[in-house]
Amino acid sequence: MSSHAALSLPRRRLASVYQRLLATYRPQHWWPADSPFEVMVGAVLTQNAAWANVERALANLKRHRCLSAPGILDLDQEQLADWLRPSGYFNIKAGRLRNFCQWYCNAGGVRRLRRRDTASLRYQLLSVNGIGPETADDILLYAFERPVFVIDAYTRRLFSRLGLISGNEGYETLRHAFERALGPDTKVFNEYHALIVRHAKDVCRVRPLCLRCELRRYCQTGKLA
DNA sequence: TACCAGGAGAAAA
DNA sequence: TTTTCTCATGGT
Repeated sequence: MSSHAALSLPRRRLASVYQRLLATYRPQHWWPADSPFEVMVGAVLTQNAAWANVERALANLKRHRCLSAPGILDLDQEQLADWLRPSGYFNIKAGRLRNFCQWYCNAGGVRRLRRRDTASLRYQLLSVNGIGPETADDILLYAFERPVFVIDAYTRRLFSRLGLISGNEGYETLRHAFERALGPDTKVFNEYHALIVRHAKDVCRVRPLCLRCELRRYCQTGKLA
């Protein structure tokens, strides 16, 4: 029995927002990576960091042919941190990435991990120091293609401004609410989260107030763009 | 100069 | 149990 508070979200409204985002931005083809393992590394590095800076850190690992769990574990912490520097919090992230790679190797790699059910995989990911709910769900959705809805700051902001949530709900409360409302659809979860991020970047990076204006327009006219 | 970006964990209250 | 603090670079 889960302990999260129940929250009901309007299925049709969520579907409508999704369709409007999709019509505006087209499919995003997430996650931008060449392999499931690169997705996982990117998920750790993108914690509180701009993706462009994460790409630089990933490029450093690729350039030195170290974008693999054994490759990362073979590096000393100082070298790894130096290559992760562009993504910020490099000392913290070097430790987190090593923790994750240790777990990944112990678990037998992606093929063995794929055999596990989603709940146990999520539980194990969360047991790794440095993997929190959002990072775990990024990995489950984009690396393992499991129907898990990722809740991030953009999701909270968008749906609180649309008046569907307060924005202060717990992570699990929101995740379960979105999953119940949308149904267990990996493809939709993948695209929905990517579109939310795309929308937030598109509007907020240019001018923060635009998002509010646009959502007000959405509430009045039903049109996002 | 100040703020933000695809958070998480430890410490303090 | 909840809130606050810390980690840090790079772009706007």
